Amino acid sequence: MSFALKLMDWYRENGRDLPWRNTQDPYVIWLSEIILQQTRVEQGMPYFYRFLEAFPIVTKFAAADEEEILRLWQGLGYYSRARNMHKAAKMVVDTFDGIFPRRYQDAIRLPGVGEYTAAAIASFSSNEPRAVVDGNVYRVLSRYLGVTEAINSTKGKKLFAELAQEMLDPQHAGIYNQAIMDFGALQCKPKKPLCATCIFQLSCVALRDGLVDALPVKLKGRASKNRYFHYFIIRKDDQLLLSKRGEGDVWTNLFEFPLLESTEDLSIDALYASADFNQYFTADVQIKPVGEPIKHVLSHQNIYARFYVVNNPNSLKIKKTEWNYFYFEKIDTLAKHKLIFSFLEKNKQLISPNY
DNA sequence: AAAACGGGGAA
DNA sequence: TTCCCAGTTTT
Repeated sequence: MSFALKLMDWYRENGRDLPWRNTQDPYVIWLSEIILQQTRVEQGMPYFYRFLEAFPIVTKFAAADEEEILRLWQGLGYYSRARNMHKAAKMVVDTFDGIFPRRYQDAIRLPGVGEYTAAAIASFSSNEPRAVVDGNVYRVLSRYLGVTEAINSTKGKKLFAELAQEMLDPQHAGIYNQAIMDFGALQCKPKKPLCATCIFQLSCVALRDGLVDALPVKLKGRASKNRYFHYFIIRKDDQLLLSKRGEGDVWTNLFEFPLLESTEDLSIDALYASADFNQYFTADVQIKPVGEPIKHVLSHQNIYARFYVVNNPNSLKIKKTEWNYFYFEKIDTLAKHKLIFSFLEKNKQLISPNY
């Protein structure tokens, strides 16, 4: 029996029952697929329900404010996904007449929809024969076929895309795609794959050649950079000064406190003495550390954050357009990144008894 | 061809 | 610590 048929048999017995599998609605599939990009099923699940409830149809999504979408997305990471979803929803309304596209060639035009997601939408919604290539597929195919080409090289990506398309059962594209991803997630796992109970024991090249732990091959990325953030908590009665981050860095359009960044860790005295600090504040300003310093790890940088309470809002010398005061109740509704909302969760009371 | 882009869970 | 997750976009 062929690889595809055995795989689909395995899936009928062992596949997961996931909520987005009970629909052929391309909008609902799109919602789930964007949420699941580089995200574990368990982590994405609550967000899927949250978004489906807030925006049951694409026109509702398109009509929402970006603020509301980012707030719902808060904590999931890779926030460009949320911003692109909003653009995509508007494009569906404007360009596709409000009908969410099912065809690969249409879906891939949407911002945030790449080859994987377009293949998922097309195959799950209408069985269009497009093979998905995600992390699971790379792993399963590299092991089963014994492919040692790096999965994150340009050459490797092209090769695996071709192999995936060859292995696909074009008559059952949707089920096949679900099956190979579940097989990768549940059986052919990254660590300690379940080869002892695997249906492909006799045909898997990696198992035959003792390469299971060596595959897939992946080129190392670059080392993370260290950044040092000094956040200033500036309170005027029951309002705090918040800053909306701009483009070109992490956390685009999310709120945080006014910030000074340094390339090295700074003592509080060094901070007082720095040129940047003296551009922000008058000479008589006093700041006091509040809460614990936080090390926040991103995929490509380590951020060391310290927080300081500023004694008097009038000691702030400058005013940036991205800075605004917000009441405590309003702040709770704004989209903040993890570093900020976890700080607030812990230290609200230290900022003001009223908060 | 690389680098940027989050956050969390598992070993 | 390291790896990697139903990847895409920008440089």
